[in-house]
Amino acid sequence: MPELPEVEIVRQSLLKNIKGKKINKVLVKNRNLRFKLETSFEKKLKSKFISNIKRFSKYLIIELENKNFCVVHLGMSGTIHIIKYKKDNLPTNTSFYSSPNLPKKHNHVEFFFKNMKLIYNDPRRFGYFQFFNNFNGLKKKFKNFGPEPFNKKFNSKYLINYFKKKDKNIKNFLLDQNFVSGIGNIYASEILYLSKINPSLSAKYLKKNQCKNIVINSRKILHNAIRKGGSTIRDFKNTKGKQGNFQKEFKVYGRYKQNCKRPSCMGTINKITQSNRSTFLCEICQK
DNA sequence: AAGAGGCCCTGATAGC
DNA sequence: TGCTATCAGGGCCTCT
Repeated sequence: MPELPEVEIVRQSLLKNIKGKKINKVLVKNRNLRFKLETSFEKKLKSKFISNIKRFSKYLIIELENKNFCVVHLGMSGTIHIIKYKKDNLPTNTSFYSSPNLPKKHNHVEFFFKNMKLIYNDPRRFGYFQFFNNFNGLKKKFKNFGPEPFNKKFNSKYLINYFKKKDKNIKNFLLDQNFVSGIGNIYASEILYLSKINPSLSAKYLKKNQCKNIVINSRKILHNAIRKGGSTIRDFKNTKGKQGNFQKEFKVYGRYKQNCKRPSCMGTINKITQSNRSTFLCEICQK
């Protein structure tokens, strides 16, 4: 579900809410996430202060005191919710990603703080938590990951070099986390649409200019998504409880059989399958 | 060794 | 109404 921008938005929200707070207690209701949660997990986090919340790619990194780290991956359906307690009132509910109200089912992990609790909900359980007691462990986890699109290393030279002698379509490269980190199935389609590149094109045939466009448009799209997500999150908090999901407006993703959004184009959006995942494109614009 | 596909899991929706 | 099939935004693992 969540790609880099969505995880970044969760990070920003967590930063405001739980940075500097002490985890009084951890309650695991279901250990069977993507990777089984170790039985010592609760003990390792209990009584720890949260010093910072960072992010790499689609992963949240909760920094704890003494160089301890808790990595959270939301998988496809993971959401994080904060319940704030008010002394004289009912708890108020703040949800950080995609669901306006706290779901009743699949609340697998809870962190308790003084005046609030954090809840990890994940129906499909593709997400997971991972604890590291030093920085090296964390570094090792991400050592094979490609640069994020925002990274200077992600430039046209890098792309051209990487694509040499590789026979894989460009869409699958954008999903390949070893090549670039943080892009998922939605933004891959969006980036290629904006770049006017056909997703099925074997990457080795990309011209320098096309590589440049991919770099520029990856950054543009992810930045925009973060900006928009940020503002809807604020709206959502203000409207509490009201249906205030992310208003995601995609140019191609999910727009099968609808008109191409380019004013000059008479094309219709098509949906194809690449490595068992759907790709949306305009075959007129994306040659 | 690169690349394709299966699979982990639940829920929503479509079609009969 | 209830069944079955299909699909979903991730990524690890296996096989060729």
